[in-house]
Amino acid sequence: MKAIIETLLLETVSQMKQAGTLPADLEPRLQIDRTKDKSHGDFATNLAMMLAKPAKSNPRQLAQQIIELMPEHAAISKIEIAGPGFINFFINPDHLADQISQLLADEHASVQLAATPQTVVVDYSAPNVAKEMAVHHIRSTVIGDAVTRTLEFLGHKVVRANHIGDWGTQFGMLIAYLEIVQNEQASDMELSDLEAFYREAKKHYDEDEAFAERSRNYVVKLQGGDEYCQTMWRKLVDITMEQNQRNYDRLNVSLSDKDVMGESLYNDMLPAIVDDLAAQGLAVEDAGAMVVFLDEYKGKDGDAMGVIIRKKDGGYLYTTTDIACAKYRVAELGADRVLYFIDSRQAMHLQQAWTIARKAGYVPEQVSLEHCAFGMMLGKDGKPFKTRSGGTVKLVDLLDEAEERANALIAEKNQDLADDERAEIATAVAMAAVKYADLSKNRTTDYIFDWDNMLSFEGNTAPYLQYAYTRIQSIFRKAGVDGDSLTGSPQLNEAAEQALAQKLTQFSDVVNNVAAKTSPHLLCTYLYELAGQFMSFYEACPVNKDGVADDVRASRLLLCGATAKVLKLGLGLLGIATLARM
RNA sequence: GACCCCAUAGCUCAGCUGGAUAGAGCAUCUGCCUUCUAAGCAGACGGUCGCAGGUUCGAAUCCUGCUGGGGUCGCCA
Repeated sequence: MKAIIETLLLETVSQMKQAGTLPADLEPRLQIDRTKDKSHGDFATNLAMMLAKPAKSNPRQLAQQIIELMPEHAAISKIEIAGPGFINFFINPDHLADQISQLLADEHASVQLAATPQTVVVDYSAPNVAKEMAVHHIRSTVIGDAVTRTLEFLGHKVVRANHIGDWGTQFGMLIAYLEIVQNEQASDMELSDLEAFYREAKKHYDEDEAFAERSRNYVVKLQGGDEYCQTMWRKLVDITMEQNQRNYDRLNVSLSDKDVMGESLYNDMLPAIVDDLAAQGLAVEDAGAMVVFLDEYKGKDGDAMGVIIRKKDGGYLYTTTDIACAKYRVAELGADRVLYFIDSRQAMHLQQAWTIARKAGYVPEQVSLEHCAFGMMLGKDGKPFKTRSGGTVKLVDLLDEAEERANALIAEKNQDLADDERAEIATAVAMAAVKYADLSKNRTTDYIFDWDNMLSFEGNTAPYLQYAYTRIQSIFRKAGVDGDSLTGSPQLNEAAEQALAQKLTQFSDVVNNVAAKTSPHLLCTYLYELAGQFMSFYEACPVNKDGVADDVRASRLLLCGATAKVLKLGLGLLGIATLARM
C-alpha cells in the first residue's frame, strides 16, 4: 500500500518539476506513515511541508496542488489535507478485501522472499562447557533463534553457529577433577549438577597444590593435542551439550549438535593468523607479547590501544580466536552477513577483533558484521541479577516453575481436558510465556528479571496470542470448516472488520523489519496488536451466532482464517507453538 | 582519566527515518459470562518523556552541556 502511494507521489513530484513548481534538482525523500488516528485516514505524508520551502509556497497550498495533480488509483478512496499540511489517504475497503484474499491464497501470507538471498551466519546461545545454563542465557538463545527463523522464512541461507565456550585454561582443572570423579564412580558418570562440578574443581585447584600442578600440566597437554586429555575434554563437552540440548528441545529452540562451532574450532588457525598479521606489519612484538596497535581506540594513557593477540608465554587470547572466527565465517562459510547475539559488554572487544580482521583483509567491505547486542539481566534492585545466595538462577528451575504455574492455571480454567493433553498444553503455554517475556523487549537495553512478570499469562503475553488462536480454532470447529483451506474475498462493513483486515496486511512489512533490525520485539508488538484487533472483532462481530446472515458468516470466517494464518506463521517465527485448544 | 550505553505513568516496558492529543501490560476502580473459551471485552485513573540550552513549521526522538545509573579500557574468556 505504501508502495502504491509512493509511486503516485513520485509521479506527481516529477510533474511539478517539469512544470517548474519545484526545482528540477530536488530529490525529496518520501515519507509515508500509518496514521494513529482514523480521522486522519489510513496513511499520511508530510511531503507538502517538506517541499514548502524549496517551492517557495505555503504547505497547505502546496498540498492542494499535489492532490490535484496526483493520478487517481482504485486503492485510494479519498485524499484530504489536514493540520499544518499533512496529506491524508483513505484506503478503499474493496482493495483491502483483495489483499486479504491474496493473503489467504498464499502460503507465505503475502510475505515476499528476499530479492537477493544472502548467506547469513547467526552466532547465538553460546553457553559454556561445564556450566549449567542460567536464566540470562535465554536472551541470546531465544532472540537469536527467532531472527534465524525469520531470515529463513525470507529465503536466506542461514548457518547457525553455537559459539560455545569450550576452550581456555580452566579445562586443565576440569579434566583433573573429572578424572577424580570417574575414578570414584569407577565408570562414566552423569554430571547431574554442572555448577557443583565446576565449584568442586575450583576448590580442589585452590586448595590442593598437587591437583593444581596436574591441572596446569593437563592444559599444556590438551593444547598439544594429547589423546587422553582430548578424550576427557570431549567427554566434558558432550555431557554439557547433552544437557543444553534438553533445554533447547524444551524451549523449541532450533539448535542441534551439528550447529556447535565452539571456540576450539579456530585453534588450528591461530598461529598462522599471528604470523600473517606480523608479516603484514599489523602486529608487532611488545614486552614479549604480539600486539596490534589500533589508532581507532585509545588506551588509558591516551595512546593507540594495544590489543594483545599472543601472550608472552605463547598462549592465545579470545581476540585472536574472534579474528580467526570472522575469517572462517567469510572464507569457509561464505557469509554475506554475520550476526553476533552477544552481551553488550563485549562491544569494544568485538569492534577491535573486527577492525583487525578487516585491516588484514579477512573480511571484505561488503560483508557486514553486526553486533546484535543485548543488555544485562538485572534484579529488582537494578543490580546484576543474582539469587539471594549470590548464585545464578538455573534455566531449568525457571522452566519447571513455568510449567507448574501453567498446569495449575489450566486445571482451573478448563476441566474438560485429560491429564496428558493438559500437560502438553501446559508445556507449550509455559515455554511460550517464558520466551515471549524476553522476545517482546527491545534487546539493546538492560532489563529487570522478575518471576511474576516472566511467568504471567495475562495481558501482553504469549498465552494471550495463543488464546486468540484457539478462539479462532473453536470458531472453525463450531462452523464445521477447515480453517486452512478458506479462500475468497471478505466484505469489510464493520469498523472492527476493517481494522482487523488492515492490521493483517502489515505482516509483510513487520517480518522484513525484524530481519533488517534483528529485533523480534517488533514482531511481538505486531502480533499483540493483531490479536487485540481480533479480540475486539470477536466481541463485536459474531460468526456462528443466531441472526448472522450466511454471507456475513462466510465473510467473517475468511477474516478468522487470515488471522489464524498470520498468528500461526508469526508465532512460528518466534519459535512459539499454536494450539487447537487451551 | 578516556570511551560506550541508559534515564518515558506507582511497577515492567513500547514509541519506526523528527509529525498531529506520548502508548501498552501489571496494579487500582466501574461495567460485561443461559449467547463462537472471561487467559477475554468496554471504560476510568495515572506523565515536568532526568535537567538546561540549541536546531525547525514541528523534538521523547537530532546537537551541546549538566546530573544520576551501568559498562568497558595489553598478557581471563
